Amino acid sequence: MAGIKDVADRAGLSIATVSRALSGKANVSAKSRKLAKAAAEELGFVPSYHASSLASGRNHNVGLVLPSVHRWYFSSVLEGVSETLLDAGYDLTLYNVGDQPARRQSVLKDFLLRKRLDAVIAVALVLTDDEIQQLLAVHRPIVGIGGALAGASTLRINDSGLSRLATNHLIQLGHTRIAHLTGDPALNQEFKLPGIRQAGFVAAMKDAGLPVRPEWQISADFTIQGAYASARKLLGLGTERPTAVFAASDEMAIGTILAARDFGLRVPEDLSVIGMDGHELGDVFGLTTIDQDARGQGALAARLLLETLDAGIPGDGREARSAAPPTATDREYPTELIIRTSTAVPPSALS
Amino acid sequence: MAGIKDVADRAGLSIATVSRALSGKANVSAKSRKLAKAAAEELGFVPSYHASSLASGRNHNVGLVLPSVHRWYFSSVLEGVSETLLDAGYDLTLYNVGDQPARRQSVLKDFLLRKRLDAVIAVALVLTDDEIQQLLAVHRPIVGIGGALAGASTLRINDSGLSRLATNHLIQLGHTRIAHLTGDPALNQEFKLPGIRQAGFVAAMKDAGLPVRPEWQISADFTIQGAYASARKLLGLGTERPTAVFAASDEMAIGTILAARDFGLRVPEDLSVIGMDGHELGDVFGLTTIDQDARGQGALAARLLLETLDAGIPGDGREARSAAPPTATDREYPTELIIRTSTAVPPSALS
DNA sequence: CATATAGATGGAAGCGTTTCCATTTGTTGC
DNA sequence: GCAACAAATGGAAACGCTTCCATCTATATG
Repeated sequence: MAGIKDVADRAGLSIATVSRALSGKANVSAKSRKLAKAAAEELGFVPSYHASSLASGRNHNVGLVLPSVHRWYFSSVLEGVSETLLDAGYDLTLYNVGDQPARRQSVLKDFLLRKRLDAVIAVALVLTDDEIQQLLAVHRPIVGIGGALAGASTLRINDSGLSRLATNHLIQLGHTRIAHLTGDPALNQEFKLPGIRQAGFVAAMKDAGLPVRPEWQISADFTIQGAYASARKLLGLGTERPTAVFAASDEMAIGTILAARDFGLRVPEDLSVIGMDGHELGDVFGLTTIDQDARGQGALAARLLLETLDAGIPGDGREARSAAPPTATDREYPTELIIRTSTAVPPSALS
Repeated sequence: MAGIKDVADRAGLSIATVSRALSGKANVSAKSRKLAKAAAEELGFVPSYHASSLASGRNHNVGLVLPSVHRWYFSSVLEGVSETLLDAGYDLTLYNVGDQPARRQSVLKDFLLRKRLDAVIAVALVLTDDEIQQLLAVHRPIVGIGGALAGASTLRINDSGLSRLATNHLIQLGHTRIAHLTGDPALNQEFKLPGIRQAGFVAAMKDAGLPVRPEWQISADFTIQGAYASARKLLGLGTERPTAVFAASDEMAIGTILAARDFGLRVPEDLSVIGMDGHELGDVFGLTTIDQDARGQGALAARLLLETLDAGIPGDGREARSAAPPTATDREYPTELIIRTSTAVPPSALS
């Protein structure tokens, strides 16, 4: 209700001085600052977000675009981003676009471009060059997590290499009959991840001279329940059974373990399972996995963005456009192979 | 880059007409509207969010305050809210306050009050009267989901009654040795939920003349892994074992089932388990539960809010303040008892 | 054909800040 | 005690829209 004018009157100062005092700018005497703060406090003054953004060109607001909020990876990233942003005094605008291309379109077009965001973090989203250019044209830094964004900064793990690592772990244990549980082909359109991980698996198998059986390459929707259903089919095949499964996510690995248990298969004695993620439930299932600290990734992405912003990019072009073009860095986030008890030598090696 | 002025020039119209044309207002000839739209399209004009909000007092932005984004219930609500808002052309600002009171304070004070939100949805958050008053003072509708918000509209399930229902389901099956897995006492401070559900359990037991054993009232943090650990302690007690467990959430029920399996207990033959939520994983575990459709709750809350907003509340007081005070309705969301295979008659009844 | 009426249009006044710039006040050195 | 300079201050111009209000243009009515 109270505007800055009221505060100025009450403090016996000008609007300009009050504005400077409250936003912590220089060139304000200690006395005036105290006066202004006191008056603002008494009146319960809270600066209007829109007015200040309009005038300063700074939003203190970062957009986060996600394909889902339910799956572990995404909610973890969200958590990391959210915490970092909140602590820095930034708002987080969430665009949960789901897997519907239509929604994704409208988000990009109608929402992101409206100059209301200082920056955008896109998770596992494959944007077209055009889309990226549009965003960059509005002078908004973008960072992509786990997705390939040509022209924008990205933060990701070495999906292909880590898939090889996981597969090799199984191979080194002596497994030869290894199945791979990957993401749904449908998901592959917008998010190329599943394909990349699968490629890593295939490469590792080839390198080891092991056969890649088509019927042992199954897919699911990245959820526990989806993987459970798929794994039942795999393990229920009348024919020969794999001795190990590499699942493209921990959730799918857990679904596999549950399916195995239901079939009376012991993990790891009868079936080894390795996942990829670092899901909190991994402990309960003794799941061997590759921890990618999704939450940390989110936090780091947010921090990088904030640094860029603090360096003085934003504005609507009023600030001296920094001569340096927005250097699009591509960082690899560190991961860790966590060996628990879901992987062991294959049964044949025992008997 | 292009402003409305540029569009007006290009279309050969006035700024005022262009504004009306683009925002779909009345009193614009079809011809002018077409002209304006074409010019806007050609110039790639996107109205400035802040300028339009500042001028109109309308934000098209709803805030959502959550204690967590990881737990099923909250991410489900988030999903529902997000989808509804996105479809309506509203932005969603997410405040994931976690369980730290400090963060919660700052969110309420520094963020919510800055006139940048048209409305606020608070999930499972217990706000003090003071806090609610502050929010209402800024003329922002609030709706609370699953929390008691005196003065604000709320949407919730009958936690106490449903706990009785769940407990009675077990009692009717013939169970007398029933344990209850509730939320951590720490959580109870900010979110009273666990206590309410526990009270329902106790009441049902009392009504049936059954003993409520303190050592069978255990707690966990609402996660699968947390409940798994707690349930192991419960089931590992050297003494007598309960024949049924009522968990205050599906995630905790699943943790209990996993613990039971690890102990060689069959569900439901040796141990019946009932949860509460409607978690997607329920199917995999054959979990009997009370489905509360969290996603639907989120969607409904958002829809209610949008209706209120469309009815013309917002503005900064420039619109005729509707004579009717913001009627604080208190709705009960419908639920459904889903009986799967995790509950059955107790073992004693069989032998 | 003149007049009343509804619809379309444009000028201009906000919306509530931030920040530029000119001015005033206070400080330091000689 | 005065010049020279830095720090503090206030006036006013943006920021980019929405919307009130007055004006103008068609259409319908007598």
